[in-house]
Amino acid sequence: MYGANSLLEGLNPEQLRAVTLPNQSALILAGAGSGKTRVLTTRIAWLIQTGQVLPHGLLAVTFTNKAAREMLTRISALLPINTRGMWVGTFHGLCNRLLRAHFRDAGLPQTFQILDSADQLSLVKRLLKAMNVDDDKYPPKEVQYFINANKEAGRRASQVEIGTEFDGRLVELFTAYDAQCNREGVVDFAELLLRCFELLSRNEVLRAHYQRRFSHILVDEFQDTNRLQYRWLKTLAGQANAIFAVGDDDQSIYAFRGANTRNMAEFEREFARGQVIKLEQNYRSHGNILDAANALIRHNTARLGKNLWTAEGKGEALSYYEATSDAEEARFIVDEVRGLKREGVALTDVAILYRSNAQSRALEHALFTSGLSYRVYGGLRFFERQEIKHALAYLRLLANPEDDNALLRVINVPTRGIGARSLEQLQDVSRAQGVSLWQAACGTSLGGKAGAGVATFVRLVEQLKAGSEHLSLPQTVDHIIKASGLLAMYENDKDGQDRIDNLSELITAATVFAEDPVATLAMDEEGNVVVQENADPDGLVVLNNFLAHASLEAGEHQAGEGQDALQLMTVHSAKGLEFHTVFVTGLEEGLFPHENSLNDADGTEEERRLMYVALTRARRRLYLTAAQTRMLHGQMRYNIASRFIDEVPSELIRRLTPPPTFTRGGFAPSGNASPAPARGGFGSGPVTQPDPQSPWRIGQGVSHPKFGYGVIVSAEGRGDDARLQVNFREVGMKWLALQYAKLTPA
DNA sequence: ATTAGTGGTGTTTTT
DNA sequence: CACCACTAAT
Repeated sequence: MYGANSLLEGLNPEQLRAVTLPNQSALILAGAGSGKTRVLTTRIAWLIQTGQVLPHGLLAVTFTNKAAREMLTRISALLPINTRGMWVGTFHGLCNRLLRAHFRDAGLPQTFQILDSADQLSLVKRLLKAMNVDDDKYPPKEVQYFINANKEAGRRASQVEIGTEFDGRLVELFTAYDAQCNREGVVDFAELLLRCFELLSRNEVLRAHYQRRFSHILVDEFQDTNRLQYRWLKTLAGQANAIFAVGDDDQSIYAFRGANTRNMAEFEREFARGQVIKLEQNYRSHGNILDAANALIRHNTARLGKNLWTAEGKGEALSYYEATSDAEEARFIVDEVRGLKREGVALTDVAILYRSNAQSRALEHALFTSGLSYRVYGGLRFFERQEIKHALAYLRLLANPEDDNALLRVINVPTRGIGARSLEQLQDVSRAQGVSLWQAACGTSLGGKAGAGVATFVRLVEQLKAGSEHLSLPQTVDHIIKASGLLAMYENDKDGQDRIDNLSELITAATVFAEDPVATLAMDEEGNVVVQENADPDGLVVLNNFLAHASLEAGEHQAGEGQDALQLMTVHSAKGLEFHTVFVTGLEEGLFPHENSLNDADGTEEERRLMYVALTRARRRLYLTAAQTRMLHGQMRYNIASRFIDEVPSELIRRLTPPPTFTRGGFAPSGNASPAPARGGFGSGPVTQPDPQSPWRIGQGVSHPKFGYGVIVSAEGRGDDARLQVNFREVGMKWLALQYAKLTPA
């Protein structure tokens, strides 16, 4: 067939085999830069073009919204078809869609709202307080983690095995949490998946319907699926449908949120039955970069095994620069970027990667001073800013006034005389009568000033609701921003201009969203997408979709999209992207690999995979940088170079660093804008006095008979009580009692 | 009721 | 350092 041939042109034999696989499940092990997305999109186009399936019968799942958009764009480029019938989205996005279509069967109100992590945490905190739980013993974050981990494993509170009394209490909290969510009509991220999974497993009619519909299921980044997502896919596939799963176990970097690489092995056994295709030819990077990545990842034991190769030449060597401080590291990068710019490399094609968001500060500072334009991804996302969350909370109340979280967020913003005292009264009423805070606020007449404030608020929300009837979505947003008093509040604030700008940006976002036809589409009871004529007279459906969009896609939309700017982001958010030049920064023990992950082998292997992802982002030029000292938690930390540097064969690396000068011996390094005073002894806190006699200084290299080489990072106590914190190359951070440890200066 | 100020505490990565 | 929770002062 002529069309199909042109579609398949230029594929290598393995890619071709994967694309044209018969209708059966298969696992595609696709290395970094091996044309994974191309295979996925071409497969979809081929299936459609050869008449094996209509767009309607396709379901494609990704992990990020960006990946989903990319996939749709590329499919449209391959085939001149309407992609609307296809379901392409993230697990969370698709589950949201299913639950909105079948909210009754799922036991949810039509206007259910989605809690993001921060919302969830505040709900947990509220619950702990209400239930009189000691939050020292049960830190809110841990309770949150407990709930999510269980949901992601597919377990309801009633299904959690209780080992200890401690667990028992956690389960009680879990139960109470879910009850509260149900009362409020809100779902968290994990609930989105679990609820949807339960809906499909329990409702035979629905399940049969979707199984009949989606004859072809494709999954991107399969290594990132958790247990629940695996079971969700399995349920949707049923006995007859094929799952085409693409993944790379070496790029699994989300174990911390439940991703489970064992899913790949299990999938191979249960579905693919040996139908595994490896894509090992890399089209992205020059040889030296690939050799470095391959050598690094070979240090991991838990691998399915794969080795990338390229037909391209070796290219440049990698560069390694060990700066004396984080500021100096940033300065080096600025210089190099200037050079690259002169060579004609576009700034958008240059990425600066780091392990944690906090590291961007020092880099931003240097870049800002240098005048180079840059763009930071991640960090504080648009929909997570407080002014945006305030505005969204008012909108949520229009859709669903039972949403206690939303009510609490804005009941006194701007201030209207409702303090802790009145809130307590309100919460007492709500608890006693088993009603939402909103109902409590409407129903009761609290005495005195408190009552007046609450009544004002209730009237305000009712006015907002009445006032936005028959308004379009952007008009509604505009209206509530003004009528709620938010705008006036920020106008009175002398540094409120940025927030006002963001609020008007929110109106723009609503305008854009409302223009997108998908927003105004809905589904009939069978899950078929239908165009709505007058089905949404009060705009509630669009509003709900917009609010869901805000939770699920916290902030891809950021200013400065089109400009030629340097790209700053964490390694995690760089996955799937590629650049001409990549700087991998902060390569220090304790930072990358991160100290919290050094306790177990699994954690270290995940860090190494993360490093592998970082290295394989580069096409032509790759810089590795580290800093001997770094400001962290407001104090200076002294680090040794990351083990990952040593895991790259030294013949691939060109070392640019001049020999260290006077960085050892307790002096702050040169080139630092705010040099710390020389430190004579242990530590720097007021508790510990420097001891000029002592041979031990912060930053001093030491060796230990058992732990090997390390660097003194901090210290406390004096004399016999003195304890040193040492960052060891092999075993990480340790506290040692100076009196007993056999340390020698190195 | 609200604000300003204090002290203690903790910090990876994200849909 | 930055964020919180709590206290003292307005």
